[in-house]
Amino acid sequence: MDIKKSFGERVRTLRNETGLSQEKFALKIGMDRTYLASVESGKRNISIENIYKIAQGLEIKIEELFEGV
Amino acid sequence: MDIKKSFGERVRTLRNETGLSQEKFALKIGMDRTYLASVESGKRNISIENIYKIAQGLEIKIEELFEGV
DNA sequence: CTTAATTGTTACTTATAATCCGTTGACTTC
DNA sequence: GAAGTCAACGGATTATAAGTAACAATTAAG
Repeated sequence: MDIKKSFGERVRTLRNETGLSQEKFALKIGMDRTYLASVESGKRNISIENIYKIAQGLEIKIEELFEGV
Repeated sequence: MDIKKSFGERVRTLRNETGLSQEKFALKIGMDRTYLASVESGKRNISIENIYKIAQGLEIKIEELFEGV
């Protein structure tokens, strides 16, 4: 399984649990909505700082963000 | 604490546990020695694919690589 | 001391991450 | 069927990560 795809799916799952749309969540963490969308669809080689941003937005540790990934 | 610094320190700790030098380890995972050095010293905003490479080299899950980070 | 191995740092090019503009289609609600 | 929400996608631009080379500094061993 591809790491980018796997990570994207994990982000999507966790974001959906928050009840926020891509746009709302992206806004919350100061990220572009189209960029977040492409991360979720596994197309982006995201950097550690943006991974961290997402974890913060989800209010979890990076460690947890990678659970099952 | 800065995420890049924190991550770099974690990598260094785990690599030292393997007993490999930066050069040997970098070679093992197909990465440049100086690049790995700068990652360990917290100067690089490393991407998920390179994070994955490092985890593979350490023979652990990314999840574990971020323990305590 | 000398030598060798390991690590640190700077500087640079090129590859691509990240941002920003928009459009489209699916679905829902009024 | 008009209006709104949401997600997938494209193109163009800017910012920056990836990768490499050269050399300095540090540590270890004889």
